[in-house]
Amino acid sequence: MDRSETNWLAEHPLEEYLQENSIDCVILGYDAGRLKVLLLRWKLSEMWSLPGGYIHRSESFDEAASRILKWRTGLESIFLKQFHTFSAVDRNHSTEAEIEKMSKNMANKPSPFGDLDPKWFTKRFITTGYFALVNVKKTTPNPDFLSDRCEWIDIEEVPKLLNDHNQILDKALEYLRSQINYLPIGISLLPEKFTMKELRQVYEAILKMPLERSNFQRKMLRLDFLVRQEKKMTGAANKAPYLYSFDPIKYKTLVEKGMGFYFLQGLHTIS
Amino acid sequence: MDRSETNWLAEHPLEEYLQENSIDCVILGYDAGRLKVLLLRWKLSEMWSLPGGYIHRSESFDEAASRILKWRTGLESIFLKQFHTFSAVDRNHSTEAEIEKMSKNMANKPSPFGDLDPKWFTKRFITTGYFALVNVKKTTPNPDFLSDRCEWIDIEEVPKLLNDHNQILDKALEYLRSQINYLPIGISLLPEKFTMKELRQVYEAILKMPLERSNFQRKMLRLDFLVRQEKKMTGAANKAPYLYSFDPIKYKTLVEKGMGFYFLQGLHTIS
DNA sequence: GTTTCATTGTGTCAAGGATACACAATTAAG
DNA sequence: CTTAATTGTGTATCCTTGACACAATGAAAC
Repeated sequence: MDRSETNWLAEHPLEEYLQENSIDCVILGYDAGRLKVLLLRWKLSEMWSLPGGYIHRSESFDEAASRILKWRTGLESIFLKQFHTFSAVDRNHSTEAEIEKMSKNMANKPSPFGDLDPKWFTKRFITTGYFALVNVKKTTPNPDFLSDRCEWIDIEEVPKLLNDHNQILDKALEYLRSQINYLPIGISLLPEKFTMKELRQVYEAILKMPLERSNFQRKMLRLDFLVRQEKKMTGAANKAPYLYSFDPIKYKTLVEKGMGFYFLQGLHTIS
Repeated sequence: MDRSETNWLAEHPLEEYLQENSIDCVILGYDAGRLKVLLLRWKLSEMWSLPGGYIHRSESFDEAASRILKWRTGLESIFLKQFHTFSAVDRNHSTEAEIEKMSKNMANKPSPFGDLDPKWFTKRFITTGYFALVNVKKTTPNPDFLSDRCEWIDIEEVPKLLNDHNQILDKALEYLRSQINYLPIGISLLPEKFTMKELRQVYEAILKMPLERSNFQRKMLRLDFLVRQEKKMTGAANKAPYLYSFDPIKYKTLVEKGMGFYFLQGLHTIS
């Protein structure tokens, strides 16, 4: 199905959606040593935003979040987790100028917008944030009919986003850090085989702090959920690192137990 | 103001509230060695429920939660924290029999209900959970016009509640445990002066696990936010314990830092 | 081929925390 | 005065943390 042409929003009359609630997704990935977030660029407002959408009257938020993510980005079967509900009165308030711009953009490209009222997008919505960790390499993001771009953006280079989406992103990152001992960080973000350095860099990128290399290595190995694979010949002028993979059963068990409450300790450098 | 007579819901027409969202509060207290939760008993459905309410179009959820809590329980200036949004499609579905019962109860006591439609209470609402920790002794819970009782109920003796409120309560407790290192547990739940045993019992009640007495004592003292006061002569035939109070500044600093990530360690007995 | 260089994997040590248990001090009852 | 219960503190053992050392290794430079 060509998402860039299909007006999924108009498949049902707007009355069949909840009128006051929306969902926004913070999809985080990891690529080339950097944390990325999946963003869409709206045709109407010409602004970047988190992928989001509206909730059918017949579905829960969890169901809606999965459906929205699939429609807007093509991603499926992703572990999505609700993290906060945003309710500031003016959180998606737009100026008259912005609404006019949206109307003009709509008028210029009447298909596939049909008779959507731009005011639908600018009245007060309560939005619930969901976030997910995915392997960037396994995704092929595609924009939908409302957006002309859908891309992985470096977390350090995120522009001013639509409405309060920058705040939503910040809150998601804060949540991620607070839950780092309880989330399947590595197994979600990395390819099947990876080096210890890559695993460490994932944690360093999330925590924004350097972790002591040798102690990180020892601690990870002692947690006993990594399986050592063959060496990776990088071509660089130095010793080749081993590749590792997760033992899914042991990893799941450990994540559920919270990694003994002190996964983080023994890793960072005080000085 | 006599909350039991004032129809706060009818102060504004129902149209001035968000039509699809509500707020429910999990207010936890501690008394006589037991964790308690503040519950209301609805006049209409004759069921116990969490104190909750609806949101004005002109206020954020945080503001609404404070207002609702004050109106329904008399509690003011409480640290309220959002923890989850509940959206199951049938979460507040009622049977025809239940709606009929509510209608009858309304008809029997027309004042102060006015012309409220019982269906208002039974259509689909998305509800956002807030929770708070308070000192039971400092509260004088009073029911409001919708409820005939408002009481502290032992957390282990909570009855079947309205709608999905039991699940909301469980989720709040789960959240509390996960955030135990970052929440002002003792200072919120205990009176100004308390014994080390009382402080330990608060943690034991929340975590549902025994903590080693002597190590708990040493650890708390070493964290350096307790001020030793006079002894408390209990009248029991044993050594009298000291009373302690919090040094608010040091305690706040420590809570914000997360108590060094391992507040929990060194306290529990493995065997 | 040998040297050089960067990086990896492992060794180890000092400081301090975690856990368990011992024991003296203290309060009031009998 | 003796007894019983509880509190506050001592301390021994084991383990973790955090820091740093160093040999092993793969490829480039010479």
